[in-house]
Amino acid sequence: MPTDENVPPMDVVASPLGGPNDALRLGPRKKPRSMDPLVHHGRHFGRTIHALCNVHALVNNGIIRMGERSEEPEETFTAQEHREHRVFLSLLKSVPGLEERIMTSSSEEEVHGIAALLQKGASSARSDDTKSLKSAIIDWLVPAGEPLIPPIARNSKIERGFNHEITGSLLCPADVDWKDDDVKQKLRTGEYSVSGDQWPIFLYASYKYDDADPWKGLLQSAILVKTFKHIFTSPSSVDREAKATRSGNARIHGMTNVTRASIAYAATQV
DNA sequence: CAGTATGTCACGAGCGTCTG
DNA sequence: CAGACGCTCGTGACATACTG
Repeated sequence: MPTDENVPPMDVVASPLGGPNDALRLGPRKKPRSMDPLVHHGRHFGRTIHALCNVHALVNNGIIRMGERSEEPEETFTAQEHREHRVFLSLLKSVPGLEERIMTSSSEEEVHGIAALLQKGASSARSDDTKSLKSAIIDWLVPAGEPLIPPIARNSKIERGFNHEITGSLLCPADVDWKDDDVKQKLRTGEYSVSGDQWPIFLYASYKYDDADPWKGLLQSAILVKTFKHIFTSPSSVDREAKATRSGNARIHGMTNVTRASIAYAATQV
């Protein structure tokens, strides 16, 4: 999947002259706006590393694993703990100066404050993306030029999901048939609840699922790619040459490649 | 309390106009 | 013609109120 080819190196974002902690320094910036750098990094963390995350718990547990539990042998950690620790390390890596600041912070409150700012960033980025995509995605439900029947209001979500013929067919798990009225009815009432290991059909290229080859076309659908571009390059880059005057998210955060979590994030937003 | 809806703001590239 | 200037527009971020 292509990302912005002209992404500049990281130092465009972090102050090139400042020390490692520069990006984390609080207090007034050029213009006194209340945008803490940690919130900024939290936004990118949520989009590319771990979206639905309790940052406070993540940081606390991470500190414990790096501190008092650092002598314990590998096997004492559960698979879940290993996974959580990988996320924690990715977080430290993606926020310049964070590791030093966390490890040297003296009080519980200070760590709590850091986590809260990161959490705020991740949450508000998710909310901003949801809001922005809510309207944009309507244009991607059917091929350009075709009418959407029945039409969907751009500012409402009540008539979407399984309630709508088109969105319902896209959300329908790949291994069941949306055209089956019984299936459709049960999905709508909730009698048939979709489990986490059932991929919706909108993730597949051309919305075609091959029973014999479940990987075929997975995560290659037009709607997923459009959503990814909407979030990471810019809304205007989705179906034309980006003519935006402001940098998109990928550039702002020095993102040069797609991550697994970022694909999952885009899919979740769809 | 977390998520959502809606409006507002700062930023910065593009572009036309003015000035010398 | 170069450079200054100011306006527009697309964008990401933020503030506030609302909702269940």
